[in-house]
Amino acid sequence: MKIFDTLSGTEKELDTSNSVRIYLCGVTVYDESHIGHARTIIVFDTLRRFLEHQGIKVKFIQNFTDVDDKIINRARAENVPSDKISSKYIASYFEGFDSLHVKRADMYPKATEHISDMIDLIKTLIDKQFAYVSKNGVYFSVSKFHDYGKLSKKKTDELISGARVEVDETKKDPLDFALWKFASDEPVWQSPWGPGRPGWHIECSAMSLKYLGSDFEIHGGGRDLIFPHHENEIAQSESCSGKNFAKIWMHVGMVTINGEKMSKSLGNTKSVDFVLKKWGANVIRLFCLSGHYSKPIDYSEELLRETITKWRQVENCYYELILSDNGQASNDDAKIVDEAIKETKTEFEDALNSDFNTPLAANAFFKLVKVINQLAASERLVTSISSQLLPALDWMLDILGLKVLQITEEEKKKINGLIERRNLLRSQKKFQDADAIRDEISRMGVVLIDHKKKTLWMKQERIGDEG
RNA sequence: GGUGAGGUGGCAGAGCGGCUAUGCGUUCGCCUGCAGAGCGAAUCUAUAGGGGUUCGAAUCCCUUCCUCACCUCCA
Repeated sequence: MKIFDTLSGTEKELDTSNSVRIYLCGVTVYDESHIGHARTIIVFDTLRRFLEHQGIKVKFIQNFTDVDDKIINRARAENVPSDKISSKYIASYFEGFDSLHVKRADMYPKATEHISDMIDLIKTLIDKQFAYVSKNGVYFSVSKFHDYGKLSKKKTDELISGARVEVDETKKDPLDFALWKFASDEPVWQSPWGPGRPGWHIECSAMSLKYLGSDFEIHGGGRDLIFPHHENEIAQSESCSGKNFAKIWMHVGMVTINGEKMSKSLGNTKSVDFVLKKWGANVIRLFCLSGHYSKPIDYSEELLRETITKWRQVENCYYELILSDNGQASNDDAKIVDEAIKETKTEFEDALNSDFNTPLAANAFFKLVKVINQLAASERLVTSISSQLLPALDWMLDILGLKVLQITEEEKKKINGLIERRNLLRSQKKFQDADAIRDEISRMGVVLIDHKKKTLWMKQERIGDEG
């Protein structure tokens, strides 16, 4: 599998000979997660599912930043300890992302639980003279790391001239960044240099090195993390270990809202909770995977509505398969199906293997959906072929993290009974009574589709306000 | 100002030297008691502008214009 590496600016072959180690920069838990977080995390969740489906071992780590000025500010504003804020939003994170069918990472390390690891790292950096103690804290000396800027393609002299930050006189160089900030107010930890708390970037270095070691396969996050976060992580980690930090840097594009940047000040942020309620997990996942991960994607009602249509096709086709009639397909149909499955699988895999091209993969997926619906429309979808199609469809559904609503045997019995009654009434032209039954079924979230010879039904996800 | 990514049909979105995806939409059919969904057909030859290179470019080079992101916390 090839993945575009931000650092080298080229596609690199992912080494899958051993387990694939992935570190994803997660969220700072000071507020609700939003659609932007969701996109990045869904991309990585899908990547992980794809690798695992090939029998590749994946070690997937995603951190929580639970010490940060924004958390502290929020805690002060609400007059509660800061761990109250972080634990609240961690809980809400899991609630949202479990609902989005995101598989749990192997580990969710928290910054506050790795203070001593960070202190060890800082010690090493001071010993190696990459860092120094100053009045306000311990700083990383950017000029000591000659590769600084290699990820974000920035030149240090340009960074200084273009800097919009006020220069902190206690730093040796304006570009130096904090590894440890002195402070006496909560939350505070002891360190060899004085009480305080860690800087932002050091946690990811400490935790990724601890759990994944040096030179792990993929380090990921949103594009906006390239500078300064990931640039600084590289500086710290490589100065400390003397080894390459990560093999591939994979960055996910931003989500815009109607073409505009999503921001608190514009008031256009879409929380995970909101989009889940409005569109449901499947539509959101499909939407997030409908563009190449590296490019920006625009959230708009129009696009999301379009995605609902696509999801309906999937639901339809799925129920066609599970409710198909007993029978043996013709040789021709068997051949068509056989080839369609092979073709789809190849296309799907090839697309994902080439820089994780999810829009192309989704395309292949929808092609198979189409084939199934075509067979169903001409009443040629019988069990001998649907039993072949269903696993292929399930395979893709699982990689994409999509879940069609399932039915219980009980529901099935009940619905079949109602349909029988309704069809009898229809044959007697008692349409009002028949429609009453249809309404009753519809209240169970089940939609009826009258084919020529039989009535197909499917349990449909109720989505947002579409009525 | 700097850096990076882009500009493809009404919309979304692949392709990244030749065979010009795909989906949504729209129109008309089929099916149906109605409805929904589905199916079929039609529609759309698009590649920001201008120069090159080439037998041939959306695809490579130059140039102009435009968009977005980052350079400050951000997934």
